[in-house]
Amino acid sequence: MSRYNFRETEAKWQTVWEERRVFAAADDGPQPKYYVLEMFPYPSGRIHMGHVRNYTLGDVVARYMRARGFDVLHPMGWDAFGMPAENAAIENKVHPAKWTYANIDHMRGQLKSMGLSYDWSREIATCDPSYYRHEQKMFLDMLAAGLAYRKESWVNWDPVDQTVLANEQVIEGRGWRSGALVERRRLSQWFLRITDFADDLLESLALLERWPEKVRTMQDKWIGRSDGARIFFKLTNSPSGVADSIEVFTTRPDTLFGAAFVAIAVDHPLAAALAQQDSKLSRFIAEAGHLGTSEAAIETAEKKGYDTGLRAAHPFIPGHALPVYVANFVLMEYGSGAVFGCPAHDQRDFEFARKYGLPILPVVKPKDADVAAVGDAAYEGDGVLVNSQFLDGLAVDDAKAAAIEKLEELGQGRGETVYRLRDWGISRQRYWGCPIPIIHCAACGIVPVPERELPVTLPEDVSFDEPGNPLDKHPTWKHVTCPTCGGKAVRETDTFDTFFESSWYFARFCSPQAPQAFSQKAIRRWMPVDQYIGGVEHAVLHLLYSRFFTRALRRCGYEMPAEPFAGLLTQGMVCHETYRDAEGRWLYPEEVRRDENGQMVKISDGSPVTVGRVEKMSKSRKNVVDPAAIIESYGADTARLFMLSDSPPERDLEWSEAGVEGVWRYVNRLWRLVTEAELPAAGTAMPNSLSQELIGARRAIHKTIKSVSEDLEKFRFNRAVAHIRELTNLLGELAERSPADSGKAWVLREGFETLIRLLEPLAPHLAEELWQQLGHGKLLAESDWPQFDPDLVIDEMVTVAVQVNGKLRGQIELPRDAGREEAEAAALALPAVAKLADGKPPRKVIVVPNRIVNVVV
RNA sequence: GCCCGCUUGGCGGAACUGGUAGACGCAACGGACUUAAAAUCCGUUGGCCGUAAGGCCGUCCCGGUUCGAGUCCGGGAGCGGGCACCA
Repeated sequence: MSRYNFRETEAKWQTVWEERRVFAAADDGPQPKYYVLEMFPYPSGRIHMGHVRNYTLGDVVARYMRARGFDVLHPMGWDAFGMPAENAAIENKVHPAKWTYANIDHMRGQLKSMGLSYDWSREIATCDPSYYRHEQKMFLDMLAAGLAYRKESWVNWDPVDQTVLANEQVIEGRGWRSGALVERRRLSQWFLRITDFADDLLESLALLERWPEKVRTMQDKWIGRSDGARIFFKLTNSPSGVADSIEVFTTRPDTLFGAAFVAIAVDHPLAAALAQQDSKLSRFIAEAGHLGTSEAAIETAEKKGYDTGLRAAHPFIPGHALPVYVANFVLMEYGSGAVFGCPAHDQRDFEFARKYGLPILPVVKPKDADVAAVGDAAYEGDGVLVNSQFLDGLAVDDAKAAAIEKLEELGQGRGETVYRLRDWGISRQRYWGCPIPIIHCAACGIVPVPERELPVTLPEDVSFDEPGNPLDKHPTWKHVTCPTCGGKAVRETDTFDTFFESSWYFARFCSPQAPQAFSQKAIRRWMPVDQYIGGVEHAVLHLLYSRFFTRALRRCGYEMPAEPFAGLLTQGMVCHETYRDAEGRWLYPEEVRRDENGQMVKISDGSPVTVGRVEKMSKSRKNVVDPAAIIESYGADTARLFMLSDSPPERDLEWSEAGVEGVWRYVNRLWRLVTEAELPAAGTAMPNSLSQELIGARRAIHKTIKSVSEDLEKFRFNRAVAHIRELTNLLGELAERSPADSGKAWVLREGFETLIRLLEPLAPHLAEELWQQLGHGKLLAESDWPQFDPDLVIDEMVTVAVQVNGKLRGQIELPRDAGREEAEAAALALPAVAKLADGKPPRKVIVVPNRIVNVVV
């Protein structure tokens, strides 16, 4: 019995595809374009199962669309700047560039062993000066356009990676990469004005119809738009040298008549000014500052305020003034760093008022209540305004508008919208990143590096012996002359956040060798990405930054579409069981086995092993399976098919050795079926008459074309695999069981050819090999997708279910589209139906053509 | 706390816009081939009752709409994810 030799076959076809440049994207091709892209990898050293899943999904789409007649762009590259290279430099005394390029070489080989249909001629590495020089130019353009700026501010400092992090990179108070608790530091940093596009980024989410709802919601929440009002409260008794008013942001201007106090953040400038003359206040501020930023600390922190003694005049009630507190729950970073409190209609203000004995005046009456009353909680819902002079009787929304109108009329405030989103801090105190092309001159200030001097490249002779930024400590690199005045000056030693590189790489792929960042023609040809595929973890990182970048670049005059990614598929994680030994140490899957009694034991000494939850594969838990080992022992096609067959792409996938074995058995079964079948020569005409069985088989073949096409169209790859296997089962049975004749042989050829053609996007090497075995000269990868015969996907006879009172009681065979009377008569004739009807005529008969007859008795 | 999603056999999952629940696969069990094993092939496999024909129950729970509900509506539980002193 012959076995499929994947080792030879896969290598063979990979070479053929490469030599014939089958997957080169046609810049000037005649067909409509289709750009499919997977999130490019960080070159950490070797690919993991997450990569295998991601790139398999993308490859299926790319191969399918190519077969469907599109000119496909399917590129691959390397997100090559980043911390691990520096860590490797520190640990192994190897230069980050050398380490990175060695990893790229190794991983490229691994990707090629998967048979992915990339146009490798477009490969890019972001750490290459020929790549990053363009983003230095972009940065200078953004600077000129006012989209990049420098400011001193509180930043998130990662003490382990010794660098600053953007807000998006802080997950639950910890660095997204290091996991270290983030500290606050005040530093001068470069920012990109992403907030300038907040509204557009938010509103355009509605247009991204082919994005998962989940990701859109996450971005929506992250941008966090709030509509409300800015209100100026005049201070009636502010000491000299201190501001005489406070600006407050609120989403509830309607509740202004219920205001009981004004509160400012502990780091509000006014609080700092007051603290100069008030030692108790400065102590209060110091204590509040100690409060951690961690979730738990915030959760348990008591709402505390300090009455400054200042009084703020109510904008609508002459002579009425509110106490001004410094409060630990007011955030300087949000709104204006100051709020007014309306205890009756905000739970936090309610608690604060109770604690400090402040009045609680209800101003919103719930619709179904007789009077507005103070209960034991704030009422935050809709209703009608009361106790509010000119607002009385208005609904909340109308009252908001009326209050804003009045504020504007009085010059006491104005309508305003604020966002949670903050500008993107892009400075990183690291070596292995793109240098920020700026020179600091004592005389001229901040001076952009002149364009003719780009790229600013990294020095190679750097030392990682001490902590901190090697660029800053380099003896000569940063010392330059000022391009403006010629005096002594220093380079910016910070580098860009590595999300900078990944914010435009998809556009570079369109013309990777262009002397400028992108050729206009190439952008028009290929952008936007039609289908983007990657992990959901980038929902508010990379995916938001990239959307911002296309907008910023457009404003700077670059050719760029409105949105970078028209379609998005977020794939689930690859998971595996976890194992621990008796001491609680994690074990690799290959260190354990199931013994004769079905118990999991350690292979080395037979000691018992605890099987833990199925979790995302991670090095720390050792529940990882190395794709290289799988490809080595089963081949790429088996790994690919398994990845596709068990779960829908957006759901998590549990890696199972048994499942892989099952796919491997399938691969061999198909191999044998096709290679052992006796088939007529390719192109033989269909015999004049076929038996009913063979016509049935042909129907199944053409139905499979239809359903697999639909499945691939909708990314239901697991169903596509199921349909392919179903047809395999049918053809296998036909081959073995029915008598041999020329008709059968012909149908088998049609069946196998179809099967192989449908399988190609999923398992390309096996399909290509079998295609050749069937006598085809033309490559399958260059062949068209099959068409189904419309007559064959419609059955002549249909099975109709017969129900009595909605319960299934039998089935009848009817000609397709049989009339109501015929269906009804056939159903009533069933003994089971007659029995239940008990001789009486049915009260009602519902006939759903070709589906069901329901007899109601 | 707020928002979103999910819940179907032992397991992963099918079921088009309300119309025969459990496709396809994994695991398990039985059998064939074999000296034996591997490989391969055939069969069984939601639960309960029954020798059988067949019947009853069954898509997280409770209720509703409907001739008919895994699918729609109301309420609840569990799990997962996002955000979180956001004014």
